[in-house]
Amino acid sequence: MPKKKRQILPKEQRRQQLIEATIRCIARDGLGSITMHMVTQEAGLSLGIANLHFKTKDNLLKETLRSVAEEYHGGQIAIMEGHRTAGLADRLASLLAFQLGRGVTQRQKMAVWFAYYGEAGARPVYQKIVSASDRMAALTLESLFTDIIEEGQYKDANPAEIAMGYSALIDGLHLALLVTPREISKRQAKAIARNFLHRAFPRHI
Amino acid sequence: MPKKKRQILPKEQRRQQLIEATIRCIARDGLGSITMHMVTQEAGLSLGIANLHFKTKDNLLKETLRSVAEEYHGGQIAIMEGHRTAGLADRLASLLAFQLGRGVTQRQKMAVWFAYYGEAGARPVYQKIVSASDRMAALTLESLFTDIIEEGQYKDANPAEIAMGYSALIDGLHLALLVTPREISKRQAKAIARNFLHRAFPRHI
DNA sequence: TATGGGAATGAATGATCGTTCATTCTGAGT
DNA sequence: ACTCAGAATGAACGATCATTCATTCCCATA
Repeated sequence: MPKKKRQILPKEQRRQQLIEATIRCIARDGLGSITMHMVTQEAGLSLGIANLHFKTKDNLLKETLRSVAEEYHGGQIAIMEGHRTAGLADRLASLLAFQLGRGVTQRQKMAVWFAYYGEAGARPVYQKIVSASDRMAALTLESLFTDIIEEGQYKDANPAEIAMGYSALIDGLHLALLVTPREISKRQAKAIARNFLHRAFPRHI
Repeated sequence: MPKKKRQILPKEQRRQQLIEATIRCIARDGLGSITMHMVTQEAGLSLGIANLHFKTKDNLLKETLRSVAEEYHGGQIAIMEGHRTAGLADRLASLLAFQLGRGVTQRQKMAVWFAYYGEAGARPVYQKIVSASDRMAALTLESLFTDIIEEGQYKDANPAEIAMGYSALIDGLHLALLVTPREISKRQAKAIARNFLHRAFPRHI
């Protein structure tokens, strides 16, 4: 076994390295049984390093959640706002592909996501971190649906309600993929979500 | 302060008492930071009692999950199978009322539910406990939908897919009610679920 | 009323884990 | 080549917590 050599790297890189190790540890062992020893070992670093870059374990966990939340909601918002050139139907399809695509439905990401949701009821800090980006994503989704309803002349369609329903459905599908992967495939999950959108906006998807 | 008197009670009653205390503690402090001291104190009993009735903390947590899962899925199955006399439309409405009604949407119950889901990715034992009753409930739901599809002559409707979608939607709504209660009311959640069912079975609800 | 089986107690134990900080080591700047 | 600011290390400490078990106490039974 080659002895690993100590290396000095910029702060930002070490922070990212530790956050990624934390994600892997949460996915493998759960948020409840994670230890600093695990995380730093997973990162290939020493115990004390965590104290250097994040003051406490609690802080490391908060920053990890923030990172995952921003990645998810950021990706979502980018699709909805970024491709202003693309048509509404295309944006809808891209959104669905993103939310149930390779990047997001990795066990690792979903496990982290729900590990935090599980503690959110008891830890307002987690709620706060998520709700910041969550609210923004919800508003963007609502605005996309508003445009679609106008373009498609869908009568009696309430964009806020459809957006809440759609978001809930996606969350529920992620949960099913995480907890009972043998009962549902990604293909089925996509079909179900597409069906929901099709019933709401039949002329767009 | 009146000194509490030691009392001897049947095993089953103590077990229930401890499980209920565990549920309250999980809802208040989270599955991650629960201690035996908390639970036994919440139950108004002594530390050692937990070892007497459940061998270990781990076992107490497993039994608590089993209890919550059975209460939820059991209630669901009772509605779908119990009222064989009632019409299909009534059963559908009862199911919805139960799943988003007072009993189930208490913060306490939902918090426990998602606390375990959060750890399920890393703890196969939890998955196993839930999937036992979950699978049964899913099959019963599917069979109800099959009957409704036949009665309503809904063409091209896949009962298994609609059942998975509906279950996911309900889970997602519970999650939203737990994590962002300010963004969604129980009334809205019911409307969203009802809408989903209405689009699938317009002549039944 | 007397008594034994076993339910209930909680101080003590040992293990685990977060955090600290004296020390070592690196590499950019001179 | 030399230097030193500060990045990185990990042994040690103290706090927390699950678990144990010797002891106390209740109450059904006789």
